Amino acid sequence: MLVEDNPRYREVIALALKQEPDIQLACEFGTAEIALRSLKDRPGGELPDLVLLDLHLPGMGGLEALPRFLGAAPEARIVILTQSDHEADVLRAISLGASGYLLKSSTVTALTDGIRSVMKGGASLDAGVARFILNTLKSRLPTSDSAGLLTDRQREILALLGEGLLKKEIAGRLGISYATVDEHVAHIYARLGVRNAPAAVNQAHLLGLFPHSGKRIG
Amino acid sequence: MLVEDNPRYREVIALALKQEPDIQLACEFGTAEIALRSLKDRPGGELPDLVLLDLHLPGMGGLEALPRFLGAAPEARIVILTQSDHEADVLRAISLGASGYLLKSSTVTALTDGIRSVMKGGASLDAGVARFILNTLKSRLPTSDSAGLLTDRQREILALLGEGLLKKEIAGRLGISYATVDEHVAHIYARLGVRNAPAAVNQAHLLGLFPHSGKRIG
DNA sequence: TCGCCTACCCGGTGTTCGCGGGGGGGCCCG
DNA sequence: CGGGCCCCCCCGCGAACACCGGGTAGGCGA
Repeated sequence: MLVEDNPRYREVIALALKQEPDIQLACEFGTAEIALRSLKDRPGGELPDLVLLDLHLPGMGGLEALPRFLGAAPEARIVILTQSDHEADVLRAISLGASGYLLKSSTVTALTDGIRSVMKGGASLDAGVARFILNTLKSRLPTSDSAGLLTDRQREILALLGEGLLKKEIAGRLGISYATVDEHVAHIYARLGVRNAPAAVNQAHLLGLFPHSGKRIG
Repeated sequence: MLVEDNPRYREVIALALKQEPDIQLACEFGTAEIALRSLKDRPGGELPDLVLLDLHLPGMGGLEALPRFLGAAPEARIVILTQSDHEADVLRAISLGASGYLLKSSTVTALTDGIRSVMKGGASLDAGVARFILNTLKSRLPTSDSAGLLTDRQREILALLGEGLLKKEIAGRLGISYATVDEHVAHIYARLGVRNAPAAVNQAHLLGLFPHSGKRIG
């Protein structure tokens, strides 16, 4: 299924996909609303295996429509196909369960190869998007290179601070005095260039210093 | 530069790359140690633009060698080329700064296209690896659209709190009284289920309440 | 060996925070 | 019409916070 508002570009894609013997373009729509209605109007009918979804659509946007497509066709894979390479769009699409993120500037073979990869259980990403995702994930992994910014003790205390513990409680848990915790916190502020605890936690998140309960290696 | 211990596979790759006019295979090595020594033995010489690195090598492993390559040639991109699709290897390679992760089962065109993408500033991932990375990142991103959890005013105040502003300063900037800010902050705590500002900022990050700045990937 | 830096430990002081009260007006909705 | 939520304002108190001081131990280059 193809959802794309620009008729010219939609035709280009449709023609390209029809050239491929192993890819069958079942239907194409100009807005998400119409596409979704077509899914609900065939209760026992066939559902698409894959949806090529534009983000910038008239009416309901692609990001808004994404979970509705997944709700109407839970087995379908959603591949974003858009001009927008805004980071927020990429992240939202991923968190909403997209299986791919391709840019309209990419070649037709990249699109068809991406579709085949996704149908084989993989994912397909534009190279620039993949770079951004790698950087994002890297910054959120515990072994970030910014680990040397704070000492182990300071990270430990900062994490407890983020949990909502008072400095007094941190002192009790670590078996040191309140004044010592205070000292560590002051050093944390200096390192991060902030002046109070909320800003320190914020900065730590922006720098990827929090492993976020980073147990899951998958 | 190609680092691969299996002579047969190394030859296959070398032959394939030599077919490409825009890709120049400068040198190839069987172990990471020899490759690294060759980099250090030419202080004024040319450094490789890209290193194709196997993971399971005799002697020093690829993951151990990766940061050393980056240290010796900081401008180089590192692309992992291995059989192993173990998730821990993928994550470690990413956190160490790899620009790509390809599997030996992929096609030659996937390899050459990946090299070109990486040299254009992108990243290159095998489809299965990309799927895993998407799932990993998704699990670390805000799950629910918790936009309705806080009001606009509350999010605004929470953001300023994260900037490090005191409540008194927030009151001044918003043109409202300190008591009002205090009231908003108390509501924020109640909504997020926390009891102080650092925990609120932390929780907001975990829930993805802080909008990422609209930067682009290019 | 001497300084110098850093991490880590501690006590005291003035300011801010968290929370308990008390109000008011605007909006939608049953 | 009352009841719900949101936004706005005010007061006071005890506890927590940010920053000041000083002190010990270890690594490192001059």
